[in-house]
Parts: sequence; C-alpha cells; structure tokens
Amino acid sequence: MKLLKQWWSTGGGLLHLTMLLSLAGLRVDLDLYLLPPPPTLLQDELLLLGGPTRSASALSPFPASGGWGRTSLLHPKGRELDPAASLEDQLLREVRALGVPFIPHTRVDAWLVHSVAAGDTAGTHGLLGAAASSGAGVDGGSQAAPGGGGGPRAGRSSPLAAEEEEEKAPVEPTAQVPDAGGRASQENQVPRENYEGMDHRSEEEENDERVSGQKEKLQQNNEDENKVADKPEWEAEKTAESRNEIHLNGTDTSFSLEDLFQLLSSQPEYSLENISEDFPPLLGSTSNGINSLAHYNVNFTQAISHDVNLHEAMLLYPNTTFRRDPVTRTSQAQEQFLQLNFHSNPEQTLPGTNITGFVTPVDNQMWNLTSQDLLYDLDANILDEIDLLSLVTEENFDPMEISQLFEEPDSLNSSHHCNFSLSVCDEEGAIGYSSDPVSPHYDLEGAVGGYYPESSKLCRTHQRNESGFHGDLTFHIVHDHTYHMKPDELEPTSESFSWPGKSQKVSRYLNDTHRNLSRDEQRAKALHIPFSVDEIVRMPVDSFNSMLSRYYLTDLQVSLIRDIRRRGKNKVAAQNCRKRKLDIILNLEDEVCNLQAKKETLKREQAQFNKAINIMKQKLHDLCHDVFSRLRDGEGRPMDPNLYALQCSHDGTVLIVPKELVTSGHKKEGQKGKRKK
DNA sequence: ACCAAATGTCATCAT
DNA sequence: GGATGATGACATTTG
Repeated sequence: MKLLKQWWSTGGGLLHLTMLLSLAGLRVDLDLYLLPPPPTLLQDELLLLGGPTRSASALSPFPASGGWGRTSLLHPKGRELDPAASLEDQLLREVRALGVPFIPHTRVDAWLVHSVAAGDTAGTHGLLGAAASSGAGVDGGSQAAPGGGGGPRAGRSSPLAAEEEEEKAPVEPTAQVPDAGGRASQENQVPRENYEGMDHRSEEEENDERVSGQKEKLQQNNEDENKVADKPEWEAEKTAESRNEIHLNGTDTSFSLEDLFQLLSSQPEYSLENISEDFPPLLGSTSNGINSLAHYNVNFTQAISHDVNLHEAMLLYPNTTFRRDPVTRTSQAQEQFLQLNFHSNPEQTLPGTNITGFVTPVDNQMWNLTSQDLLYDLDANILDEIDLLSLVTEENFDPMEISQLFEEPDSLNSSHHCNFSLSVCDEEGAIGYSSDPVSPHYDLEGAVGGYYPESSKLCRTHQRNESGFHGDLTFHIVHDHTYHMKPDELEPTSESFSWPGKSQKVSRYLNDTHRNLSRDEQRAKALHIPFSVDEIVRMPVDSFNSMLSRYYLTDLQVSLIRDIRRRGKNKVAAQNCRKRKLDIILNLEDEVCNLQAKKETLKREQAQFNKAINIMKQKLHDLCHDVFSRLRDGEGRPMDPNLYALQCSHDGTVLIVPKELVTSGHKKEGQKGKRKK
C-alpha cells in the first residue's frame, strides 16, 4: 500500500485515482490520504523516517509539512523501500507481508475501514503508511507487517502498549514474504494461519470498541446493510436505493486491496500482466493464478479493468465450477466474465445484462451474510440481483436447501466470516490466486450449504494439475468460510465434510432437507427457481409481480412459481379452514355440553316444583277434610266432603258448594274461555 | 399391510 | 377480471 502511495506520490497517482474514483465509482475517501500526521510527530522525525532521498514536496502532491505522501514512503519497520526493486515488486511484497493478499476483500475492507475511521494511523499502515503516528506507527507497522493481516491490531499508541498486547495475544505465525517462485508449500500456510488462526470476529469487535465513537457514519451504513440483509428481498428493495445513494455520495471510506489492483490494472505499466510476469512468487501461490494468466495469455487485465472488483468477480466462481460441460463452462464463463461491467448502478445488473449463470445460492446467501459484518461498501442489492438472476440458469443448486439452511441461526453464525480466493480453473487443471492457497476445495466444502462433491472434485483435480494446465481459462472466486476454523477441524475431502460444532447438525439437516423436500420444493429445484418456496408464497403480490417481471424466467418457471404460490396459499388456507372448522366443532361440542347441563338443571327444577305442588295438594286435601269434619247441615248431620267442596270468593268468604255445581261451573268457565279465545 | 388422522391438492364459489 | 380466501371432495402422507 505504501507503494501505491509511492506510485501515487510520484505523479500519476492522484489524478489517475481521482479519475478512477469518479468514473468507476470507487468509494475512496481522499481525505484518508490527506490526513496530516499527528502533531506529536515532529518534522525531524518525519524527515528521518522519510529518509533524505525522498522529497515529499517535490514528489508528493501532499503538503510538504509532513503529509501522508511523505510518510507513506516508509516501510512499516522504518526502512526505506528498496529503490533497486521495482515498484510492483515492492508493492506486492508489501501486500503479501500484510497477509491480506488482496483477495479477501471483505476482510481488508473491514479492518481498513475500522482503522481509518478510528484515525488509527498505525492501524492503517497497510494502506497509508505506518510511520506517521508519533513513532507508534512505525512500531505498529513493524509488528503488523510480519504478522500479516494484523491491520486492526497494528494500531497501537505506543511500543510498550504494543508489547503488552503482543504478550496477551498469541504470536501469530510470521508471514513469509515470498521472494521466489515455487514456494507454494510455504505460502500455503501463511494466509491460512493469518486468517484462520485468529478470531477475526473478536478482532473486529475489539476494533469496533476502539473506534466506535469515531465511525458512527460507517456503523450507520453497516446497519443499513444489516437491515437489508436481514430482510427478505422484497423488503430489502426498499432500502437498496438509499444505500446506493450513500455510496454514490462518497461517504464510504473503505478502500480495499482489490481497488488497488483495479488502479494498478488501469495503469498500463502496472497491469497485472506485467506484475505477474515480474513477480511470480507473489502471485504464484497454490496455483500461480495471475502469474499463470500472463503466461497463458489470459487477458486478466482486461477483465480487471472492467471495474470488476473482487466482490463481483467472485460471482463467476460457481459458473465455472459447477457446469457440467467443461467446454461451455470455460468459454461461456470467460466470455461472460469479460462482458461484465459492474458498477454501483444496480440498473446495470438487472436482467438483460449478459451475466447469467454465475452464482449459486451459496454465494447469494453468503453475500447477504457478509454484508452484515464486513462489507461496508458493498451494494448487496446489486449482488442479490446478480445472484438471483444467475440462479435462473444455474444447473446445480438447491435453493431450498440453501435458503432453509440459512434460516437456521446457527448457520448464520457459522458464516459470519468468509474468506475469498480467486482461482483460475479449466476443466483439467486449475491455477488460482488464493488467499487460502492451502486447499481451494476447502472453500467449497466450508461454504454454507455448499456441499458440492462435484465441485470439490474439480478443485482437487485442479490442485493436482496446477503445473500442467492449458486451454481456456476462466476465473472464479472461491469462498472460504472456513478460515475461522482450526486447521484440524477441516476435512480435506468432501466426503468427510465437517463443520466445527455444527457439522453433524448441518449434515443431518442437509440429509433431511434432501429427503424431506416437498414436491413444490423439488419442482422448484428441478426448474432452478431462484427463490425459495416460502418466499414465493409469502411475498406480497406487488413484490411477487415485480419479481416475475424483473427476472428472466421461462414460461415454465413462471407457471411453476405461480402454481407454487397458489398451492402454498391454498395450503395455508386449508390449514386455516380446518383449524377454523375444528374450532367450530369444538365450540359446538361445548355448546352441546352446556345445553345438556342446562337441561339437567331444568329437569331437576321441574321435579322439585312437582314435588312442591304435590305437597300443596296434599295439604289442601287434608285441610278440606278437617273443615268438612267440623261442618253440619241443617239437620245436624256431618257433611260429606265427597259431595261438597269449599269455594273461596274474592271477598274472602268461603262457600260450601255441591261438587256438581263446581264441576259444571268449571265447564261453563272453560267454555267461556274457549269462546273468548 | 392396514387404518385413521393429518395434510396436501384441486375445483369451485364468494369477496 | 384477477387475487385471495373459504370450503368440500379427493389424494397423499404420516404415525
């Protein structure tokens, strides 16, 4: 990075970079490079650090009072850059020494952003030069540079603090700067140790704590990313536009190594072809990717100069790896790759562009995930669209499996970190530039939901034949989601794919999903529907229609999607209907029980009333007998109660009436009542 | 293998 | 007129 500064300081840098920024939409905050050194850094120190051979005022566009242009000329250890070595060589050595060999874009972005946002000049030594932070920058740089990939940790306030921190944290294996070709075995270990041997998430969190008060804007952007990533696509669409605006407004301060290479590749004299030719060791990791590109006349520069950053370039990977037809795979992929012209404008990535068949759901989902944690300047919406579009024509993928897998929180947590590597593969052998040169197939096997024996087989083949490939070349980026694993947790073969802590669960889950795919899911899988059944069913009608119109789908796919939606909704409706029917039945049963209970109560009341009536009748009968036993007629004889009856009048008088008259009178009253009715 | 319950699907109608 | 919900009838799956 300091070499970038050198190149920049020596003339063509600033103007060219500015043009690139404006044209390519790279989101680099120029203020980063114009930051003055801390006031504690004396001018003499600057001069000392900068060395007498450099004249910042003459060479650098920055203020002569000690800007980054001067200090950036220093090696992190304070030594001057080797004037005999070519600029590219030193640049690549620097990049290599950082242990972040420009491939793991998100990681670089992450810690660069953190460091820059924190004003942690030492922490940004990899980008801005280490010597500009009151002496600490030198120390920080000297510690970080050999450690490789230690960007966030490099920012220390003093050498003492640096030593203390170094004591606390295990010393990471030193990244060896490759200086000769054929050192793949040595290099194979370095990046993995640098990236996988440390807890990057904890590092990021520590860094977040340090810089939390100074990167609110970045956090806000990141939060926006997270919100979008957490939401379904139709919800994320709402925020994509605003996110694009943020990027276009240049508020993002990230500057990744991929951007560096875009810059270099845009300079004819610094094209990757030239670089790779001049410096095979650096690019000649596992598969000597870019170096081999030059030897085999692959126009890598052309591809890079199309502003295809590594984020986007990664989208090529599945296409090249998973296609069954090797001929079409390589030719189509290369053609499509060269036709890529991604920018921050999402419209250019909408259907209609010739970018189909690049991405698997693994990539798609992983992008959503990584954007939450690492990608500060990535327009996830673009990637989503690209991914979804590409899925339409992808042959070997399992959308439901992936989507379901990613719905599991564990799986999400497992994939918060991802590593990336760029590989160049053909059907027989592979070359690749990888940040994880140890084993490219790890990337596949470690990918969430990305268990693809076929692809793993491919990559193993590539690794074996790295010295003897020929023919057409295609690029792909291999996602490495395993760098957070310990090396012993990694299984080298796809057959024994494992996931630390979750391997059994995931494996079982994958098996279950294979076995338990619903018919619609199987149909969707068969037709490569780039959406999950759940999405299709639950999506609002507006989003659903817009989705159908946005993506190129065959009539069969559209028909299937509509059927899936109809069946899915009807399924829910049937469930609701049955539930409702069951509720009605239960309510009716309750009502029956209540009515039965009420009936019993009424019966009991009736029995009680009848009993009371009988008692009253009996009392009346006894009373009548008692009265008649005391009554005498005119001749002094007792009156027969069978012949006479007592009748109470309205005025309270009691009359003794013969029963014949009583019964006849009752009949007459009854007849009168009938007449009235 | 059989059965009953649960669930999915289709057709149809209503909103 | 299309989308959606409700529901009966039938098919399929599950335990």
